[in-house]
Amino acid sequence: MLKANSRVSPFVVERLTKYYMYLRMISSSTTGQWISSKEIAAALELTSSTVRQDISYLSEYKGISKRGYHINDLVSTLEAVIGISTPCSAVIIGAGNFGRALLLHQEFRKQGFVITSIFDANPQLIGTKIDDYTIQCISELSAVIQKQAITVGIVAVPAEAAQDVADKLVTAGVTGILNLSVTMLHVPEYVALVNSRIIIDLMKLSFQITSIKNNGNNILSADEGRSYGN
Amino acid sequence: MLKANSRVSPFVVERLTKYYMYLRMISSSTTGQWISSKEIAAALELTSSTVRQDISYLSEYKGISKRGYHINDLVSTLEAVIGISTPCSAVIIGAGNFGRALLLHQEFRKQGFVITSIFDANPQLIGTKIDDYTIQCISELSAVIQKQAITVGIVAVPAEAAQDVADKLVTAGVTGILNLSVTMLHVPEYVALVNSRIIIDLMKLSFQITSIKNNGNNILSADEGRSYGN
DNA sequence: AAAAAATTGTCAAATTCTTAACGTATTAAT
DNA sequence: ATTAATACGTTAAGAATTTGACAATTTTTT
Repeated sequence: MLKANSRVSPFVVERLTKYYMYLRMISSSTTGQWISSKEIAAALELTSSTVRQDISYLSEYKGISKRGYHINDLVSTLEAVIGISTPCSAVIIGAGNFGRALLLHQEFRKQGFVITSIFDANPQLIGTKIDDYTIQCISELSAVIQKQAITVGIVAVPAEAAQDVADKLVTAGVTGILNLSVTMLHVPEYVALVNSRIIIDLMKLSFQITSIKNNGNNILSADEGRSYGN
Repeated sequence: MLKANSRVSPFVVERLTKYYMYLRMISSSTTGQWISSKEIAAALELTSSTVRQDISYLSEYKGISKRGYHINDLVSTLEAVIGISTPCSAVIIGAGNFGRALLLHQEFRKQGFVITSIFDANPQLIGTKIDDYTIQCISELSAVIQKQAITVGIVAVPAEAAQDVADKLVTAGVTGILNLSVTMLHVPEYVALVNSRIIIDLMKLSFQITSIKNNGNNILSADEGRSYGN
């Protein structure tokens, strides 16, 4: 999949997922079979050099001189590397507005994430339904994870409860956690953790707006598609 | 606010917002008035050196030897730098599950973001209510932004429509955009843009899980609180 | 068939980010 | 009052990431 004994930096991973999203998007609108590093770079505001080097981490895939990369082949390779091809079962903990929204988010299914259950601690919510899902009590979390071999837990509870939920998830045996709470979660090395916190993002936005207002220009290098040399 | 002619990297901004969140959290539970760079570092999985250097960007604030940083003062300084102190008016475009969830998300208000309206293009939704908000037609977006001097647009529409919405927002005069759609948005330099895409995060998670499965260990350096030298 | 053009993969230089180290300052202890 | 301990701010070294450059390769053109 990936080149042997290569440690991939989170930057590369982030960009590889973006290449995947972008390629999937353009592959539906038939613009042709091939794409060059230059074109990808232009679309995602990167340098072609970065794109080529990132793709070179994929040992199985090679581009072709003078043509570029075969879009569908590259998509398949990325799918395998990212692990999208094998559907992934997940549960949501926290049936607040956020948890509910995620539960109903169509994009999850499209990306191969199957959400099987939603849990909450509030007795008043337990037993009520959201769409086809019945909100379950958090005390059943471990049992459900083990019985159904759930691999991912999506933590959408208030900050105070988040670490406790994460501990339960780890003990029950999930291999990955998506943290949506405004806390730092501590998990063992062998569990994948991604923090996705919209509040932090809002603050970053606020910061940028403030600095644009004060300085007349954006004090930051661009948030994404960072290019250092200019 | 910030040291003169200092260009702050996005890494620093990200961490400053985390310091803010963390300090606000601990300031409620009264553990004392002071905190050291070492303590902050331990909580957020960083080195104390990084913490000190980040805080040194704040020209107005100085720590005190042998004590550390005064929690409340540091919070106030960060608040001013990030721009939290001046409440910020925002609109949400897209009344799907995601847009609705954000509209009802309490944390937004706590952080000083006031959401005034929600828009959608679907005629069936227009006029219906969510909580106290009536979903408005996207054709009124510009007028509302200008009349109410809205500064932030939160884009929660499908990928196809996202750039179009962003263009409308820019023309109408917002100074910042939070992009929740799965697209790369292009905006002028003078508009702040932060991408917050849960689907990308899910993919990163999937990638990590896959690499842990294949390699027996996490092929990635940690997602956050990255420490290079080990 | 040869020359020109385009594009990849790779290496190393340039750039940026992180961290250790150290001088300085403040508090506490003897 | 002196010494010890703690913790900041800053500098520079070390580590990681990005990017430019170029050889190699394939396609297109003459």
